[in-house]
Amino acid sequence: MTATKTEGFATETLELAAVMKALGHPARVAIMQLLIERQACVCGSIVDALPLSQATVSQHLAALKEAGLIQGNIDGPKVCYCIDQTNWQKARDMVKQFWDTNTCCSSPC
Amino acid sequence: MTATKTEGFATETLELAAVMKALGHPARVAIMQLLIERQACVCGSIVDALPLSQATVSQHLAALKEAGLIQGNIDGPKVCYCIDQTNWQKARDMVKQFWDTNTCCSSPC
DNA sequence: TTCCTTTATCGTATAATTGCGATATAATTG
DNA sequence: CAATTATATCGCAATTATACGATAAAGGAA
Repeated sequence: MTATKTEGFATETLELAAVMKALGHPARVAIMQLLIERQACVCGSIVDALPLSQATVSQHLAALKEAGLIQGNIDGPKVCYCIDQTNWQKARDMVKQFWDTNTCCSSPC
Repeated sequence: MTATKTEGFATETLELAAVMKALGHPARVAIMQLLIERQACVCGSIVDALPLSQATVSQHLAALKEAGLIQGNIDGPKVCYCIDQTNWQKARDMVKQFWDTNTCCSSPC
């Protein structure tokens, strides 16, 4: 111990948790909001938009890339980031199903 | 340092990240899935359904409660948990807006 | 080539998370 | 009251996350 235990959980559960975890930090949410708004964005502009150092932003970008939510394309000395549409829609579907499978309305306890 | 920096982020960003973080663990996703399916559930049943110890499950329940996503009602010696409908719908709306404000379709990088 | 710009990675310090046994707390039962 | 059941909390160890300065790597410009 003590890393997160994964045995005994459904694949669907693990995948959803992984997406949520990747988005469970203000910097990473802000990066996604920026990429949604601007479609694509060079790393330096992302750094400028966040209240964190270049090194820290680079780490968060790596985390989002590792989770498959964004892509980075090298453009000369710069790197242009954008949303990975395929995985982003996949995540959207998972999240949608999670919230829409609804208990609906009553608070039974 | 080094706790998460919160200054310089929009309230909306912080709130969304907080929800995502609360759901960023397989056990907590599994608990929510269980509560969605069964409407309400006694703590002991949740413990039985997860591959974790009673102490650990209790911690995860406390985290979800702290995030406002669930409520616990004392029922004799037992505690009955259910989803906090108000905050759950609020979270749903935030998430919906996040994913639906869409870049749509093209991968520009 | 040398210098500058841009980004990633390294090293490190600190904090938070995860997990569980042990124990405390509270209600119920006999 | 004593014993049992059900949860929460404590204490601890191990792991992971966060943040940033310093440095490396890679490309473009002079």
